[in-house]
Amino acid sequence: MLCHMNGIMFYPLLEEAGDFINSSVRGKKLIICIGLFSVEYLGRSSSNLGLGERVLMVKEDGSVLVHRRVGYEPVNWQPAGCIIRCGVRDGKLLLLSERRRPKEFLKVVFDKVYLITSTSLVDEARFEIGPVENEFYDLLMAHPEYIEEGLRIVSRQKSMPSGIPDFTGKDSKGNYVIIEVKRSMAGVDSVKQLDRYMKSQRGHFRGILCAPSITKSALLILKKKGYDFRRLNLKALSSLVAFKPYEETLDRHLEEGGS
Amino acid sequence: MLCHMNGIMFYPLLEEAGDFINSSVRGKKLIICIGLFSVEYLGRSSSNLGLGERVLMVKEDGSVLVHRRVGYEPVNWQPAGCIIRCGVRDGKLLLLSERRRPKEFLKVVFDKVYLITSTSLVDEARFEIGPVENEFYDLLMAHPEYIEEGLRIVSRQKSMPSGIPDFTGKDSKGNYVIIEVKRSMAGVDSVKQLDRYMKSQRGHFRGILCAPSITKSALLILKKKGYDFRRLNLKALSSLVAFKPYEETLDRHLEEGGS
DNA sequence: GCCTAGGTCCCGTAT
DNA sequence: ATACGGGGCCTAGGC
Repeated sequence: MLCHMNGIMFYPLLEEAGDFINSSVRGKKLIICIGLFSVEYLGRSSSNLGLGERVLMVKEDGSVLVHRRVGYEPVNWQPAGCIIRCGVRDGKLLLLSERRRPKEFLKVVFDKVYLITSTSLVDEARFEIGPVENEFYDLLMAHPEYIEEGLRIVSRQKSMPSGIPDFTGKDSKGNYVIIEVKRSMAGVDSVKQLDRYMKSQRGHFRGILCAPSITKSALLILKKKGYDFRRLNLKALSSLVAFKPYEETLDRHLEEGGS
Repeated sequence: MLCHMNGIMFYPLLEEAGDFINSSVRGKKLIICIGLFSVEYLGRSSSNLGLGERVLMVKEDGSVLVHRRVGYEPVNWQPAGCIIRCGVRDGKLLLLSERRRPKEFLKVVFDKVYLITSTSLVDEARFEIGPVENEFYDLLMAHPEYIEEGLRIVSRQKSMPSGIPDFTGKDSKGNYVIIEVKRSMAGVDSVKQLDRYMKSQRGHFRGILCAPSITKSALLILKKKGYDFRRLNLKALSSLVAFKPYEETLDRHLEEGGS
């Protein structure tokens, strides 16, 4: 019907909506449903929500969200991994979501379905936290204290794997240092990379691996080789990013009165 | 168009979608939009999400949710109280959500809008939640038989970790007992807590850990230390309050194994 | 306004 | 499997 859409129905009969949901669940689609329904929850706690108009979202991984008119948080939910069952009973459309451990149940009872749609979303993008690539190294270049207090950057390698370390520098005691930076958790491979750089150098160098976190095994090898781990505070680093571009975009819109 | 619906559009031009969003925001409607877009966030932290098909929800209180194919949690969001601005810029539809305190920005950049709908949800129902914290202990205080038949409560500790057990009491045989209560599955930490209370007492006391369930390892340690586990029947306990979440419908449905 | 505690927290990693 | 810590946690209540 629509590109990437499985379909959409307006004011379906409850039987139709039930079939639609069941086939969408089987087809691993994301379901969005606006309707008049009540909700019961039973598990670690229990809750009851009377009849009202809300939005129900069911994802392909079995997660369920019930959203009311307002509020960031869903009023009722079920995390991923639940089993969804759906069907008409006593003139109402029932959707039951069961979680195995801990044992929890979410029951949605529809009086009316206004709109229901299911889609297969294509979304391969990686979610990156912290400043983006370029910005990231620029920030560290400008603020080496986020790697280590008293550090001065001497050289920087822009492009990727080339046998040249991300940074070289001089620490507060005058030692030359080779720095390997990771934007996410460092593993054994990160240590190996640093180690390659270190071995390709002559003279005395300190080796620093700088990342938001590090696996136990990687830290073990790192220590054994006599290198240092420096924890990188992504959140603090993010705070260095200027708000300006955002504010400008917003301002421009305001001046021009929206679209 | 639809009952309670402000409208719906399929494959609108970005300009049309922008106008639609702006009028919906002004009209305090809930907006759901399925499209191809990227997301940037900047504030307490920062994040970047490349192009992909997702669901955007904007509520009348200014809360914003971006949901991907899977996962209970929104990949990006903005809590209630944000200012929404929207318009076309450089051939893309931009939606900016600004939070004042803390200063945070969420930027959604649409390449395509597949479906957009806005609705005024009528929902006056009260959300009732089952026994929570205080209420829970109130119930047990009033009905110690749900911990153990013949038990009488002697003392109760309201506030949290203080070296004082949840309850002390006297059992049907006249033994003094120390009772640690958990609302959800008890773990090793629960046993440790009970153990601390027991060791800080002089004289002969029975130790009782009372919870809906207990982990294998915790039960092992508990037994080894000579304490008792008492299964707490949440269902029965809940039936004591005005709101009865464990009513027939859900149970019946479960017994019958769904539709 | 700031701070604290609770949550059906959820979600990851380590054990 | 369970235990533990972090989160842009969010939210409500206290001061």
